[in-house]
Amino acid sequence: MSSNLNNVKMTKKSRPYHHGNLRTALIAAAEAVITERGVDGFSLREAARRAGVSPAAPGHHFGDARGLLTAVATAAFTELGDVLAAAAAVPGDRRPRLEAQGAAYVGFALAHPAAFDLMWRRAVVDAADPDFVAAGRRAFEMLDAVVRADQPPIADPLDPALAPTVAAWSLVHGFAKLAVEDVFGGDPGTRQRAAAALLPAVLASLDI
Amino acid sequence: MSSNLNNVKMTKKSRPYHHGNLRTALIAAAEAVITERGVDGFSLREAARRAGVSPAAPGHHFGDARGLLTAVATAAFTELGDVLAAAAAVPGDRRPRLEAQGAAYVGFALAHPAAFDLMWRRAVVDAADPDFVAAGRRAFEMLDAVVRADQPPIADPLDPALAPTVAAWSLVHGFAKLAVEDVFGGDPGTRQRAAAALLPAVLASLDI
DNA sequence: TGTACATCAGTGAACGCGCGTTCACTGATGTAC
DNA sequence: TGTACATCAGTGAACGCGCGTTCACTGATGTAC
Repeated sequence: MSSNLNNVKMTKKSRPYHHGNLRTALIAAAEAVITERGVDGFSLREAARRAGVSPAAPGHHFGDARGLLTAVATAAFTELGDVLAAAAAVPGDRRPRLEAQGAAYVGFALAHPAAFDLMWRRAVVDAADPDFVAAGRRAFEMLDAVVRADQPPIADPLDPALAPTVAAWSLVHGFAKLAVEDVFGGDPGTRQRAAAALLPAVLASLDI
Repeated sequence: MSSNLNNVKMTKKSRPYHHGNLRTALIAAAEAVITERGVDGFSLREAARRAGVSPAAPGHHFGDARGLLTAVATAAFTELGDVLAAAAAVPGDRRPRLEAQGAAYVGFALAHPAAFDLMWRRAVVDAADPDFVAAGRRAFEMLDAVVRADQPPIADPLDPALAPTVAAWSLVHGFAKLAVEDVFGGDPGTRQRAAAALLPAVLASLDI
């Protein structure tokens, strides 16, 4: 008992001067802020508050607010790359993999609407950040490897040979954006189910 | 000469107490602000400044900042509806019309990137505003009339019978978003030309 | 093993900023009679 | 045609706000010897 009380006191007063994991904790806090308040509702101070740290602390890890949001967006691209990679490994040949990736892309957007929004907000994120660029490129390459059946990669995204990949990407991206932006209406739960139900028919119209 | 000077003085001092066209002028000023600074850089005060009016004046016409931005977005949807209607009247039958609409959709986005961004920013616009809803619905119906060859309209956007329209919309919307967000890289001029060059191949992969 | 010291990761108070909106007001317009 | 008055469209000063960032600082860590 008294040791319990001691523990409580310990944890209360023993908050160490050094956080130990602040970088990770701030990214998680920032994700929570944009999830609750949207990307427009984000503030560095609020993220610091949630991480239990002074408003100047994030500066040591991320430079400024843009740096923190860029790290969040990079993490999101990394996770998107992961789910696309998992979908690419689905049993069957090219077409079922393609459809699994489409479902994964839209599923990611619906599961993490705020992060999905942030990923494309060039005004708010440092789109030249090398980690950000690398994570984005990797996600694209996951898609491209399935669409173009492991032909050698092409650097210029506007190369005509990439048209099938761009078409697939545009289709799932547009569908995801419209679903996330609530254009199809309904509350989030039903929207998600309705989008999932409609997606196969939409993907079926893609002739690549 | 002296009458010229008089005129200058007149125009300087004769700014009438009542603007006469403030509503229209504020919408134009707001468009200019988001075009220069992006949607995130918008401020009501700046729009008022550009319209040459006190910061409280917009309130009389639009209620608040959201009201003004909603009016801008509504005007943009109306113009998008117009260009889609014009594309629907192109000579030939269904397929060339569909492709003309795709080009019109992407062309609109590239010509008015800030407005195109704003149209989908639910956090910033009053998506329940009746005029906004009506303008958006009309644009959708323009597309749907071509895709579904003038079959009777369907109210629920997630009705399976609408899958072809949703697919076409998703494809051009996704392509436009990616192009506007600069994902394809390059400076605005070359991007626009490159996107225009790639679009036909992308549209060709749509089997509806 | 101990000590000195550089470096790192944090504090918290303070700054200046531009913003949206409110407020009491005033000048112009248009309508009733 | 003239007058009174309600209504409308604007002014501009003031408010309070939360923000990002800076600043001088301090406590903890780790490394050299």
